[in-house]
Amino acid sequence: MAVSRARLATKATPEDRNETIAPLDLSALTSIVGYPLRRAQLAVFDDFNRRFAAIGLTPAQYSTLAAIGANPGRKQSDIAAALGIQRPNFVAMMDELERRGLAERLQSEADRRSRALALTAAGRTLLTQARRVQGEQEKEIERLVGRAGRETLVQLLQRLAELENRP
Amino acid sequence: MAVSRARLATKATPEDRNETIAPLDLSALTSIVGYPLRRAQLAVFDDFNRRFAAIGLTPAQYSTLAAIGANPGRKQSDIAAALGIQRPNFVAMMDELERRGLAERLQSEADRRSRALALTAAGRTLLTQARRVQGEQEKEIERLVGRAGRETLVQLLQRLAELENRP
DNA sequence: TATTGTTATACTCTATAACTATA
DNA sequence: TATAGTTATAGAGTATAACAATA
Repeated sequence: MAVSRARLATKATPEDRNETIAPLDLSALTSIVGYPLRRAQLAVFDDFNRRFAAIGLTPAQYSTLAAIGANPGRKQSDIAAALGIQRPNFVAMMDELERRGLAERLQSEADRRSRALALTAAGRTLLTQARRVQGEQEKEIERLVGRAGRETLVQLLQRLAELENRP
Repeated sequence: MAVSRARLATKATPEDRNETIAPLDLSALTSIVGYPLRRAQLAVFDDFNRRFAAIGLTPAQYSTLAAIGANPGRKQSDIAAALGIQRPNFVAMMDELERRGLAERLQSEADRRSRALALTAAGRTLLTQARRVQGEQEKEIERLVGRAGRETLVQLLQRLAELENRP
């Protein structure tokens, strides 16, 4: 019943031919923060994308929905700035969320130039669902680094992000 | 002598007019790993780019030089794979490093299809210099998260990167 | 037949300048 | 004169298909 992994593989790998693939020495890179930071970020985002493929949300879309949900009525440029997204690039983001009926740009009474962002009922429902999916990723991360490790990680990363304020 | 910061600014900010800018609530995002991970990665790479502007190396170029330097004679596709770079995209990378006289593609005796990569003398010199610049970034990171914090961070990030092996 | 390096290409992200309507 | 949203656009980075040379 069970088929060997080698037989399932479409191509013969060096391992299949009993050839040794000498691993590269990347110790000069893995010991500094930047390299594993980038690799970890890519891995977590890839994992996120796999988990959110069915629900159809990118990391940027998830963070946008979460930001609007927690700060309804704030103007578009404030949400964009808080997320570190350039205003011009945030237009297409909102176009898409609005097209899908998840968020809306309301008329601001105070200043007719600006748009007050808010989630629709569908957007709030999807955000609730998305939080559950995200929670599963967080649990998987806890399995990898431990409960305390996850919290330490968040703290250290938040402090690292302060580098951006030091030009 | 000293000019006030407000006078140096080109544009009047809300602070200049004593307007309060209510900060957004992003606690739902900052408490999960993915968000600060991405922000920290961007901050560290931006800092890297500022430090390496004079020397003219991107993070990807630095990691490529380091990988070739520690593994001379390895074929192009092995170096690319180890760095997580697609083979087609690595061609332009090597073209540029070769054009600048930092690395070279040598004829492999064993297999005439493959190219054995190596650093030139100039490449080794630049890599030595680059390591010093990178070391300064690492010290700045230690100032932010502490000596033990930096090491903990590297360990946690390396374990996080294992997510990539779990489809 | 499979692998190595390569070309071509497309798609996503990101950054900047400039327009419009409002203030 | 400045700001909010927008348009247009250009540059990275990344992913895939296909080809020639070689195994």
